[in-house]
Formats: sequence, structure tokens, C-alpha cells
Amino acid sequence: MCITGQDVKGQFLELTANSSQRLRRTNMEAILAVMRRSDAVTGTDLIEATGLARATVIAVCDDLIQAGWVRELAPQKVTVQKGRPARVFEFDARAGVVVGLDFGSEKTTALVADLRGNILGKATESLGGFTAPDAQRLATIEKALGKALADADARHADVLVAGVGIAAPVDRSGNISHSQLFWESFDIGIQENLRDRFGWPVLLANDANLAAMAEHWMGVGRGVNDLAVMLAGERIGFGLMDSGQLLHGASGRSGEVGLLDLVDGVGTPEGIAALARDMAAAACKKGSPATVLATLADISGVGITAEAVFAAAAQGDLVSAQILDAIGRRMARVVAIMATFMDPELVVIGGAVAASSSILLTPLRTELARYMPNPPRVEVSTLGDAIVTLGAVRLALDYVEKHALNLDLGD
Amino acid sequence: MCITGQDVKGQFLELTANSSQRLRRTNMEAILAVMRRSDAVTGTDLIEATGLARATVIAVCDDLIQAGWVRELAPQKVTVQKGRPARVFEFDARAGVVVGLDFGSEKTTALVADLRGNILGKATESLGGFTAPDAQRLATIEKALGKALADADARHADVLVAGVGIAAPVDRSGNISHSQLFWESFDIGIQENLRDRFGWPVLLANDANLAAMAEHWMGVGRGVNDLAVMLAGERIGFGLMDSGQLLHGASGRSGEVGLLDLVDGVGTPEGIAALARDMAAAACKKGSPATVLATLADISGVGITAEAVFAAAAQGDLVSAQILDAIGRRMARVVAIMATFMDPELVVIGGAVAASSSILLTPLRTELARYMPNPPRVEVSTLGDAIVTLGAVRLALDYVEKHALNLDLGD
DNA sequence: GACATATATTTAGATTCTAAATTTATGCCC
DNA sequence: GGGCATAAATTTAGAATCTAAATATATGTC
Repeated sequence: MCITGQDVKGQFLELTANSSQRLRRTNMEAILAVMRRSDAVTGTDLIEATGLARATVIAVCDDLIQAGWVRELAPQKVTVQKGRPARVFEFDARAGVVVGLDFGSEKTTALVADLRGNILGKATESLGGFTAPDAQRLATIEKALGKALADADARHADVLVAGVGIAAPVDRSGNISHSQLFWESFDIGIQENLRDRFGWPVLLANDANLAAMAEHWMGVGRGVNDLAVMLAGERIGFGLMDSGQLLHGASGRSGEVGLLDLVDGVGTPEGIAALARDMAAAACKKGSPATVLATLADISGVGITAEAVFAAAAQGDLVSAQILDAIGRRMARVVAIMATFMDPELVVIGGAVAASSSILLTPLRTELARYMPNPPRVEVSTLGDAIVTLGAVRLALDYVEKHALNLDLGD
Repeated sequence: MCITGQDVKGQFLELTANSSQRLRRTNMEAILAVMRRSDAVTGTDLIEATGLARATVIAVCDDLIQAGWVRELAPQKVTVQKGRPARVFEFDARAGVVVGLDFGSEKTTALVADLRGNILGKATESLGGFTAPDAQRLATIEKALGKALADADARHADVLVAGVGIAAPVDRSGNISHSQLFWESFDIGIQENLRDRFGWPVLLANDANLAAMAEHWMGVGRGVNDLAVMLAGERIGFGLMDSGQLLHGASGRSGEVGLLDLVDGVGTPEGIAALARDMAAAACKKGSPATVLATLADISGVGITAEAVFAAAAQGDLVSAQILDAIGRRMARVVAIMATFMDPELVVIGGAVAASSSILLTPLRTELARYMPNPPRVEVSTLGDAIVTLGAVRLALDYVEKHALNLDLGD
């Protein structure tokens, strides 16, 4: 009974560190965190890192070994050794594995990583386009996962969590936004399927957001906590980070630029891909010299895609280079607008355009400096086409690190 | 000595909850948090809210009373009382006070609030413009603070923290960005002055960011965690929140829109104020009927300000109403661009324009719906000209809540 | 005045921590 | 090989804190 009306029952349970057991748990988490960030450590290292007493540190380490998170190594030979040899502990990066999956429109890529993020296996499968039935696409995904696991010499049961990236907005609770019909084609029930088939927790996220996580983790954005990553291929999307926190927005659509037509000289929402196609088509029609671009278009037979233009430019095609120059100028406008709201320290360009960075960067940086007195740094991603998949791995790893002591490591 | 090279000494000390004392501290914080969010509570209430045992709860309450954060009330008479009367505890909202200060260009406003955020005192002083010397402006600030404290019947020594809002970017460590010369005029050493004079910790923040905090706390944005607040008067600035977290950007400039000239039909960075002035001047020159607007301009004698236009519109001036309609349309474009990057659930319009909301909202909402398939809600602030000062109070309260058990309550 | 009831307080036992004393394993020196 | 120095592990004793159960206390009811 609460005298004044409001019922607070159980409302703050999660805040409470009640029992002594919770204290031990906190110390386990702290020591595990230290171990994840260092290589093999001794008890003395942990005493210095955490401030805990020796007896406590050793007891916690024994608990962690018991739980399966930590291995004890044979005592190391050190150059100058005096005194009793120290016990040596190490975070067991193979206590399990995580998988990262990029579910694109044309293909799907799976990565398997250990708990330190070392990539152990990889596989890519073609999805057969949007028109393929859901069941077939789910089977393809399973196939890619199976191959990647085999490549990593791991079993399905070793997987602790799976991270999945898709080219649609995903809100904080992992639901795909259906505010545009187009995005429905990505909602084929991957989450339920993988949970039912293998018992994995599955985390869904937007591809541009995962790209930002990947850059922040191991790309040019390492150590940069206010970061924007532009994923540009057929479409453009931003992954935005402030203070190291990814932005989601009310329905997962933050960074999903759908309104570029309001920006002078950018045009339609799909501005950049459209520009590439239009300029390429015009150049071909005008009878420009037989370019690599035209050759590519001929070969593919399906018309010119933005990716084809980027690829041709990378191979030295002149028309494509001109197109990329124009694209760089347009991108500068989009980046400028984004940067005026977000104030990032660094903007990373990723996705298919990244391959043509040498041509793209100069106009982009020059124009950006014209628009802004203090423009952010602009760099090109070096993660290639693994950018989203690596982000999916990072998403899964974050989950493991956060919930480690709740997870069951099985055998 | 770490076997593998990296030195982790002390690196994770803050993570560790080592001793039993830390456990008690965590429980004190949890119980204090419950008390802050409810009125008077009994031990039984706290048991239900936290899951702790009765003996623990009572012991913690006694500790909190000892520390000065909690008061014990006389046992309450309840309609149906059976058994031994419960001891009644209450968070002592007068364990101290906080002050919030809005340091504007023309005037400064100070609020004094208790620890539940109830406003106890208020004072406003004119600053005498930008040209006044720093020392004089500091004296004016002290005067306003003194008056507000007297109004609240509080002493300088009762103040636990001061929050200060200024119309310049402030980075995470509280430094004013000097990327534009203009902003230097706000850097008059308030922080150092108040610390040295009264020993208060002083927290500096950008005014638009504080407006967002205020709306999230007690405005139309209550309960909305993905929120944008547009503070529009002479200048425009956004305070942006994602997942309840305020965005700062790399140098505190997030939401400081300085690039509206790239947006079709918005024009210069100071677009909106300039538009108001230009249209008003044109109307006056053309010899429009003697409007309230013109009268206001005559009275002020300093030319027409954006604020004057908003005020005139609120009083029924027709020309000003037309101007506001145009402004609403322009704002729609700015909001649309912001929303496509941020995906807020709600956009709140605050600042001087808010007074003219009845005229402004319709064109703003209509145009916004034209630009976006799923536009955010748009509402007008009801906090009036206290919006920034209330945010400064909230900033100070957040600090008190976070550091409560580290603060010395003095006597 | 006995009884029911809800709460406070006390007591006993468990867990976990720290700090100090003790033991153990290693290298070095004679 | 035996003693010594050293660094670490382990054991021990003591303190803080928690829980759960037993006991005491204050109130209303019959």
C-alpha cells in the first residue's frame, strides 16, 4: 500500500543490486571486460586493473573458468622470472562463435567470428533477386550460414547470437518498418526462421547502421565517437553515431534519406543512382567513344546500374569518371546538410562507390569546404563489401558482451 | 607486469563494484531513485519496488536520513489502519536547491528550483546588449541570481549545482565553440566566476539543447524519446534527442543549422529572421495600412526584428500574419530535411515564434505532409520564454540525481 | 482485555569482500 | 645440493552486507 497513490511495485527491480551474489556478478563482469580487452593476464594484472584484492580476483577467475568464459594457460616463461610463477588467464575467444549476415537484394553473405571478432569463416550465396519466393531465399540464407560455419570449422550449436543486416529500416525492437511497400520484400521472417531452426537469438538491424558500427569498430572511424557513415550504391543511407551511440529514430528510419529533392541540385530521392544512369545513358546514346562503361552495359544487357558505373570508373572509363565527379559534387551537398544537423567529426563513404574513391573524394571534399566553414573530415571506407557483414558481427558481439553471464555456453 | 604488453593498470577501476560498501551504495541509489519518483513511501512500498528485504530497506533509509537526502514523516493516518503504523519516508526536496540560468544576448533569467523541480524563485535582468563589458554582464548575472534566490527564500550556500544556457555551441566538456567569432561574446567566464564566487559546480549547455531537455521533461515532449525541438527567434537552432539522449556532435554544434541556403527556398543561414525583416520592410515601404507591425517598428525605433513581427502577428496584424504564413512554409522545408535524417516522433516549435502558433502551425503541417509520406507530429511549445531556463534547471537536476551520494549537503 | 494484523526490530546464517599471515614454486648464489 | 630472495597463491581471520526467520511493537476490533 502506497500512501500517496502511485504504485511503484517492482518498477525499479532492475536498478537494484541486492544480494552479495549480485556483487560477485558485477566483479565477474568487470574482470571479464578486462580480459576481453587484453591478451593473457595474470592475477597481479587484474589486481592492478580492477583494484580488487588478490583473493577475490583468483576466486572470480576460477568462477569464470567454471562458467566456460576463461581458460587457464600453462605458466608462461618470462625473461626475468623471480618468485612463484603466476597463473595465466585468458578470455576464451572460442567459448562460442557469432555469425553476421548481410541479407541484400541480390546476394547474401555470412561471416563467422570468434568472440574477439576474428573472422573464422565466410560464404556468399546468390539470392536470385526480389522475385524469388521467401522460402527459397530462407533456404539460400541457411546454405550460406552452413557454408560459413563449415569454413570456420564450427557447429550450429556453437553459435551464441546472429546479427543480420537488411536494407530496410528496423526499429529498436527489431521490427522492419513497413512505411514503404518496397521494404516489405526484406521481411521474410529471418528472425523467426533462424530461432526455430537453430535456437539462435537473432538481432536485426539496418545495413547503414551496421556499416557505421563496423567503421567505428575496425574501420577508419575507430576511436571516432561522432561519426557518420554513408552507404552509397543504388540507394543512399546514413548510419549516424553520436557519442558512440547509434541513432535509431522513432521508427528506425534515422539516416534513411528520402527527401533529397528539397536540396538544391540533388533531385529525386534516388538522386545519385538515377544521375549515374541518366548520364551514362546519354553518353552512350550520343555515341561517345566505346567506353568500358558501354561494354559493361552491353555485357549485362539489363541496362546500366550505378554499380556498373562505379566499376567502370575504377577501371579507367572516362565517361564514368565524369559521372563520378558530378556525383561527388552532389554528395557534397547531401553530406553538408547532414553535417549541419549532426556535426560529426568524420564522414566515411562506404558501399559500392567506395571503389572509386580516388575520383570521388576530390570533388566531394572541395565542394564540402565551399559550403561549410568547418567541414568534417571525409574518408573512404577500407572495409570493402564486408562493411555491413562486419557490422552484423559487431552487433552480435555487443550482445554477447552485454549478456555474457546470462548466456548458456552449453557443453 | 602484463605478459602480453598492454598495460591495463587502473583502466577499469570505474567498472568495478568491489567492496560490500559499494553494494550498500548501489542500494541507497536505488531506493533514492524510487523515492524521487514517488511521494511519501513506507518500508513495505520500498520492499515491493526494489525486491530488497525489510531489514535492508530500513537500514538504507536510516542511512539516507543520516546523509540528509530523506526525511521521516509522522506516521500517516490511513482510512483502514491495521497493525503497527508504518514509518513514512520522503525524499527531501529541500535538501538543497538548483539554479537554472538563461544567458541571452539582451537579458538573463534565473530560476531557483527544489530537488523535485518545483520552481521556487525567479528573476530577470537586462544585460545591456553585446557591447556591455564582461565584468558588468557578470555582475548583472549575479544580481539576477541573488534576486531569484531571495525570491525562493534560499541562500547561496543551499545551491548544489547551477545549469547555464547560452546561445552558442558547447561541447561535451562544457567548452564554448569558437568556430565562429560571434559566439565568443558569450564566453565571458560564467563558469569560473560562479565557481570562484560561490563554490557551485556550473554546467554550461547550448540553449536549443536545453529547450529539448525542458520539453522532454515537462513540455509537450514528455514521454517522447525521439524528439526535435526547434528554437526559433532571431536565429534557429535545434535540440535533438534520440532514445532520450541529447545529441552533441563533435564540437557541440549538432542542430546548429548554418547551411539552410542549400535547401530550396530557404536562403541564407539566418533565413527566417531575414525573411521576416525583408517582408516587413517591403510592406511598410509600399504604404500598407497602418499595421500594428509598423507601430511596433516605430516604437522600437531600431528597425523591425523577427520578434516584433511575431508579436505583431499575435496581436492580429495582417501583414505579419502573411509573413508568418511564409515563414511556416519555409520552416516546413527545414523541418522536413531535419526529420529525414533524424526520424523524430515529434517536432516541438519553441522560442519567440511559438507565440504565433495559431498562424504558423497550419502552413507548417500542410507543407510538411507534402514533403514526407510519414511526417513527424508537430506541436508548439507551451513553456513560453522559460523554455531554456527550465532546461537549465533540468540539466542541474540531472547532475544532482547522478551524483547525489557524492555531493556534500553541508549542514 | 484478548486477538488479529502490519510493521519494526532483532537474531542467526550466508556470501562476499579485504587484509594479513602462511605456503608454494621458481631462480640465483655459494 | 642447500639456503635465500622473490612473487604469487592460498589460507585465515575479520568486517560489511545481505536474507530469512523469529521476536517485539503499535494499532484497531470485538
